[in-house]
Order: sequence, then C-alpha cells, then structure tokens
Amino acid sequence: MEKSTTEHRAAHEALGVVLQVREEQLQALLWRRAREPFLAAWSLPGGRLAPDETLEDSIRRHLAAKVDVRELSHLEQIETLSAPARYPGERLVATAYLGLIPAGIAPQVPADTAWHPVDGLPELAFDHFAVVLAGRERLRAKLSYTNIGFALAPPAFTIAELRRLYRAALGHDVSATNLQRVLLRRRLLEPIGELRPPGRAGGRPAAVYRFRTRNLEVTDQFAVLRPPTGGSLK
Amino acid sequence: MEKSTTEHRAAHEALGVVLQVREEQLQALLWRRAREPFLAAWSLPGGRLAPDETLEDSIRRHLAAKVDVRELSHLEQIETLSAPARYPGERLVATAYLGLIPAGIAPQVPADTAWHPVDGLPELAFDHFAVVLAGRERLRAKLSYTNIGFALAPPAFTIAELRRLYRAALGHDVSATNLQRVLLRRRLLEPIGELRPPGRAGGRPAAVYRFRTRNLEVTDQFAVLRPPTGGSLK
DNA sequence: TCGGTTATCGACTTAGAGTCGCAAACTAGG
DNA sequence: CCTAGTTTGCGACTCTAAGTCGATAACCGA
Repeated sequence: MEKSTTEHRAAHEALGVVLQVREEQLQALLWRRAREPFLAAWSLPGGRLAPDETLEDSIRRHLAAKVDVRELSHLEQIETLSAPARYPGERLVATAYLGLIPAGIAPQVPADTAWHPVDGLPELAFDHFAVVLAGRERLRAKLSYTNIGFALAPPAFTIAELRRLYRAALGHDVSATNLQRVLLRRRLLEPIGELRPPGRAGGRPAAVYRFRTRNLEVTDQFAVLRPPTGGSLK
Repeated sequence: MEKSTTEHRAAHEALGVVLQVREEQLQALLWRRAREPFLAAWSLPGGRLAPDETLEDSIRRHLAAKVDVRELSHLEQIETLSAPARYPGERLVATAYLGLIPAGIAPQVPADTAWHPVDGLPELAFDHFAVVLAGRERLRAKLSYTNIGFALAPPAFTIAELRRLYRAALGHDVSATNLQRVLLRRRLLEPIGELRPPGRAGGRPAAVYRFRTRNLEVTDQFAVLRPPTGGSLK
C-alpha cells in the first residue's frame, strides 16, 4: 500500500517458556534481569534477533546460555506480542516459544537463572506472566490430542511415573488405568520388555515403557464431522 | 545476554489469509503485486507495521484497503515467519493472520484484488502459499472443537446451507443429521423460530438457525485424561 | 507364611458421533 | 384434489473410545 510509514523498523526478540516437571511440579526457567528496565525482576530467558538467524535459531542461541540446548525435547512457537508500549522506551516485538525438557534431567543453570513452579510465580517483568500461562495452556491442550508427553518424560518410564508427570502438567490427577489404555490404544506407548523392581515399600514390579516416537504427532481421532465412510472430495 | 548483535532491526509486516466460502468453494483474497520483487505475482494482502500499532491493528488497517473490515467476522494470529532470506534484498519478518468473512457478503474489492479457490491457487509470491495452507488447516481444525462456523455463516441459515459451508471449508461432505445434532448438543446453534419456504423444486420448509454467540468459544469436551469425577488439585 | 503395597487387567458404564430410513411438509402438474 | 417428486426433520440403532471399579498378580519386610 502507500508507504505512509516512514520505514519503521522494530527491534525483535525471542522469548522462551521453558518448562520441566521437577519435584512433582511444572516449573518454568526464569532469569533475573541484570539491567534496567525491571532491574533484578524475574523474566523469561531470550534475547534479540540477529541479522542472519530465524527466530527459532535465535531462541535456541539465547537459551544455550542458560541450559544445554540438546536437552530441549520440544520447541514450538506460541505467539507474537506487539503492543507498542510492551517494552518501555523502545519498540520491541517479541515472539514467544514453548520449550520442554524431560523430567529427570538436572541441567546446569547459571547463578542468575532458576526454576520456579508455574503455580506461584513471582512478579514477572513486562508481559511475561501472561506468556508463561499461554505456554502452559498450549502444553495442557496438546497433552490431550498429541504425543507431546514424550517431551516431558525420560526415555523409559513406568506408568506410575508417567502418571505423576501428567498430573503435574495438567494440574489434576489422572487414572493410571485410563492413562495406560488411552496411550496404548493410540499406539503412542510401547513396552520395552523390562521390569522395574519395586522400592523399599514393596509391590509388584512395573513394566517399563517408552514413547514410540519422540517427534510431535497429532492424533486425528478428534476430528469431528468426519468424512462419510467412503471418500473425501478434497 | 551479550549485546553481540549490533542493534539489528528487522522490518516487520502483517499478512492476512482472508477466507470466505463463495460458490461452494473456500476462497482466499489475493492481491496482484504492483512492484518488484515478484511484480505482478499474486500474493497475500498486508503491509508494514507502523510505529504505533499492534500487529492486529496493522493487518486490519492494511486489509481496510481491500475489503470492508467490518465484514471480518473473525481474526486470529497464525504464525510468524522469520527465515532471513524469505524476502529478497531485505530482512523482513512477517506475522500471518487468519481472517474470515461470512458467506453471502459480496465485498467490493479493488481492481488489483481477487478471490481464488484455495484448491487451485496460482503461483504465489514469497512463502505465501504455505501460509494460506496453514490458515486453511487452522480453520479446519477449529471447525471440530470450536464454534468458529459462526464466522463462515451469515446471521441466519438453514442446516442445509450450513452443511454446504462446512463441506466447502472441510473439503469433504458432512451428514446434515450429524451436523445438526452435534452443533445443537454443544449448544452452539439455536433455532430462531422462522421457516424458510422451499424453492421452486419444492420440499419441506427448513427451520432457520443462528449461532448462539459470534465470539470464538472452545468446546472443552475433547479434553482427554480428565480429572476424576470430583476435584482438580489445581 | 502373612499383612502391606504397588501394578495390571478385565468388565462394565457412559458419552458422543456416525448411519439409516421413515415421516413431515412443501411444489408442480395433471 | 390427487399424485409424484423433492427437501427437511428426527427417532432409533450402531460404533468407538474414554471413565470407573474391583479383582488378581507380584513383590516387600517381618
């Protein structure tokens, strides 16, 4: 259209909502700011987009300073924030990413970085609080219709362990029977043939499972108003 | 982090995937480019982000030059594209929006703008082809678990008319019986009490319906692994 | 060997979508 | 005004998948 706007260029940053289940709670990786504005406030890790990288490259690069990026089991874009006043004193557009780290890994984090339970976050800088909640909602929704559990779980696990992960991420209890049956029926899980011996408290040994794939797959069974048994006219 | 990158500022644009069902087909609004690069190629409408607007403001402003924006029944963000080479000769980040226009409206469009069936698009400039497909997928998915049909339908309609809209958007036939039952059960539709007299061909008069609300609502019935009948521990 | 504990699994219930066919309510043409 | 043709509405059935419950299996430690 008309070039009404005199070649406006906004700065652009990538933000990461990095989640992991630790100690039975869904936690987010936060960083204590070292500069104004919001000096010393907790905020999401991330940083400026460089000239020759994609936004996904960018969030990976900035997260590398906080955690070992190879531990990221999943990374996806959430949304782009563009309120003109979201960052004081400068026009700064932000694209938020959801990153997941499997339970059981204890990444080394720098002194200015720490995990916080998503229930009970401190005051966050800028609009970051809402971004964390958006990330959690994305995760919760996808637990229902994808195999994204692979990104929360270690390579091998028992149903009881997986149940605790789902409980922490979803915020409510889930039935072990149902969890197993649903994930097996969808062919997302498979037993690896081993048994995990019980703890001190005793109990029957538990079968050990793994996710069949560690790439995101969408269960299409939720498509409602399906094509009639026969053909699509696509 | 380190201010390694020397204050890079990318230009930013908003793109609109504007869809409408016309003549039993899902169609997209395209614009014939008037400048290099891709001179005279078909492309998505949109334009540069101005200093004092959000991206949503921006896509609305740019679309206003193509259609009457008041006719937009729905608008949501799809994704942000950031491949460094996506736009030749300049660093240009793009945020894509999905816009919907109810069937039956015939917006005035300028001479350089036209509707094209999404099945059978011409060659599109830049990465716009993939963006259109992403928009269509978003729409199709949301037809299953939201009331987004309101954005494709006129204020009042019969089940047969709604069925044709769903068929065009989904790309396959849907059962009228099932469509009616599913939408009524979810309380998305309600009869307005009128009857539409049959056409020349005869037939029983059809009841006229409307969507109960024209704001997006998500059906939560697809949440799997629900909390046990009782409480959440959230 | 026995009580306590955890894991697994079958059987039943419930919910919602997909299918089918008939009845209702109209038009048009003799 | 009667009949053939057309479209709509709806009840009844089936099918699939998730949620619930309780019995049984397999271990512990004393």
